[in-house]
Amino acid sequence: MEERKKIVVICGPTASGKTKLSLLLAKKFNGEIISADSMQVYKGLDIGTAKVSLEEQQEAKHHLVDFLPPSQKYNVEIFTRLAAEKIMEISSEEKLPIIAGGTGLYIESLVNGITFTDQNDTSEIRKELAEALKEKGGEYMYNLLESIDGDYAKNVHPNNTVRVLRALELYKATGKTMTQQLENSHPIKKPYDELLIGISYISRENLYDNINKRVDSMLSQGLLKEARYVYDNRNEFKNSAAAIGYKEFFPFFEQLQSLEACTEKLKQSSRNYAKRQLTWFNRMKNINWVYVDGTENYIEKALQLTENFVGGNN
RNA sequence: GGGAGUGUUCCCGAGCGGCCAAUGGGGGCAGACUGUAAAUCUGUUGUCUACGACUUCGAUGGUUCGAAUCCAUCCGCUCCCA
Repeated sequence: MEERKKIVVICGPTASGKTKLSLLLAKKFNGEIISADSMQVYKGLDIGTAKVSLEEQQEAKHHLVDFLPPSQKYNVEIFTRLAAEKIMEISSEEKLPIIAGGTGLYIESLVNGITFTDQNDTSEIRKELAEALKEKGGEYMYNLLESIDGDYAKNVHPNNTVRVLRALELYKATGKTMTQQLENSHPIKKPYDELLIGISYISRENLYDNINKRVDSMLSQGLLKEARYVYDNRNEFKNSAAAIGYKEFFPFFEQLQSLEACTEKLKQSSRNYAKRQLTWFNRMKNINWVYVDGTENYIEKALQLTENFVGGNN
């Protein structure tokens, strides 16, 4: 009987210090890092996504970072599949897989071993549904969902057309309702023996402060040039053009708003995003929270947690 | 110095005698989330010993049964003429 692989997961809001901590743990515990981030996968999008630098990548091996052209799709299904492979590889080399990232959906799906229903390319269906929405309105689409999957409809707000359409898309593409997907996606036994470490802040204000400062520093590193690149290719870069850090500058490129106004907007979006991430991670149980308080205590605590975890049985 | 305008709850901004603790947006806070997730969406937001009470709409004083809404004076800001 195969024993479950040990993995360490570092999660937390943007600008909380996940990269720094993951590098440290990787060095101390002979680990390799798997990024659980939906945007850092794209080549050429370095500054805005706060991707690990090449120097930092010298300190520890990184996976699922900087390997896709920005025009390519990336999603939970791809992530969980690739990440699971990487975990196997790393473990087989007697190394510790460290998952680090801020995309809650990706992390939770990976850790719980969620399986996604096979589906072919759904872009046509998605297009049709989008058109139907435009023509018949949100209420109509919501009623449609109610008729095929009332249970799921109850849990989705009618205004949330993205979720309504996806549920319809799943049904059209696979014949399965979202309710069925939700029921059948969990494995009998959880796939990993995991240690979840969440980075949070004693003071929300300090986190927001960090975010603001990081935006300024990104700008001085050349964020604008990168944003321009994304702007010029926005029709190709479907996913990445929606990333925080780029789309906020579009009004500037279109001469509709000042650079200052766009910069403020970016800081704002980043703060809002951080809050959403915290909401997600707060809901996940079993996260061991370490709190940044201006000292190095949180690092100590994270090291200790990991020490106990890897040192434990086996 | 003369003329026109303006001052609203954390911010912007409606309201122009009672239906106003005061539309809306932003922010804050809280929440949802199974193939777009750095996306998408929801709730809440004066105070309290809360189905009621209390204090708010630059300040003070009036008119009125009743004012954020009308009048007077004052203070601040904006614009125009000097």
